[in-house]
Amino acid sequence: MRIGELAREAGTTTRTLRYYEARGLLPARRGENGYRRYDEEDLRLLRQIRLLQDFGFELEETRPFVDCLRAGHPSGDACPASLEVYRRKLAELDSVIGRLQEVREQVGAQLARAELDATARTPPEPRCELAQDQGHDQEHDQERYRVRGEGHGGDE
Amino acid sequence: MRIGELAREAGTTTRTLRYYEARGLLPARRGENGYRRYDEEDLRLLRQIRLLQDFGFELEETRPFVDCLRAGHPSGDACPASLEVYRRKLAELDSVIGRLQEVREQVGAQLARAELDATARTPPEPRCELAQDQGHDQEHDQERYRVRGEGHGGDE
DNA sequence: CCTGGCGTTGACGTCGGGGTCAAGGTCTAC
DNA sequence: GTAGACCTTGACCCCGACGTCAACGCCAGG
Repeated sequence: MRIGELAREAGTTTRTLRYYEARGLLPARRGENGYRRYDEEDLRLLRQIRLLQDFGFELEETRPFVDCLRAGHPSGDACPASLEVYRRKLAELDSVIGRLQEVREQVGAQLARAELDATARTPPEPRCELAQDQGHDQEHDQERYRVRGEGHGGDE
Repeated sequence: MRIGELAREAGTTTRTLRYYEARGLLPARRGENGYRRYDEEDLRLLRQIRLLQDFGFELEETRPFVDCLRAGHPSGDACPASLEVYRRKLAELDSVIGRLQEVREQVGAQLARAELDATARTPPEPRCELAQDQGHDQEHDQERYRVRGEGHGGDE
């Protein structure tokens, strides 16, 4: 199997596969013409990677699972290192979800207060046309989400 | 007030203030020597920005609040545009939290299953020393969090 | 006068996960 | 023998919110 076929098979792109190879995550054998050659085993490894990526794991975090499969285990999470990653990820998820819920409450409270203030200043008359429609596309905000921890710079 | 003092006052850095100015978010008057000069009003605007940033708002999302304050309103969320941002953010938070909770459940289920498999393969004897401690630092994973939406590329 | 601590602009680096060329080699079918 | 579908490497581009230089100006104290 060559790179294009593997990419199609796994629902990803050739660029991505070369990227994984550059990271040492999914190295490929080469044919006589220099083309990358993959087999079914590689497809399994790749599927494992994509599954974890879809969960939001970083690439490096998928490495123990890939190593585990390559070591001959039937599933990528049969090794202790993989379980460790699961546990760390769970803790991280709990932490992040918790923080987001706090933020959600705070923002919700701000909104409620601000709306109250607004109706308080706008007596009975329903005549508030201060701001016009800015023409936002509503489908767009599905991009990425960040939570501010600390910056990643050197010393602070 | 000069840039260093304002930064200290608001708990941020001069680089950040110059960045905000470059984005047109917090422009500064200049003294005769070319130094930026700020007043108490700027400090208020800056505090508003930082508050929202701490909530995870993107810089552009703070603009309506800043404009609102600058328009003379007592609080940055007194304007309809700000309320809109609050509402969009709430919806976004709910969506993200929901997805993260789904992921959390899936990962939790995977972990539980994998742990079961492991104890099943390790009969009564507690002798499993396959993988050694890799020496991870545990304080480290507080960096950023991502949720995979779709890539931002052109067409798909 | 010199040092040190402020300030200035501009440019490049960071992080992750790739997208998107460009210039060429290989293979297959017609 | 040639089109066109595949493959190769290398290089630059993207996003957001800054960090981190470099190379200089301004100003106060000793």
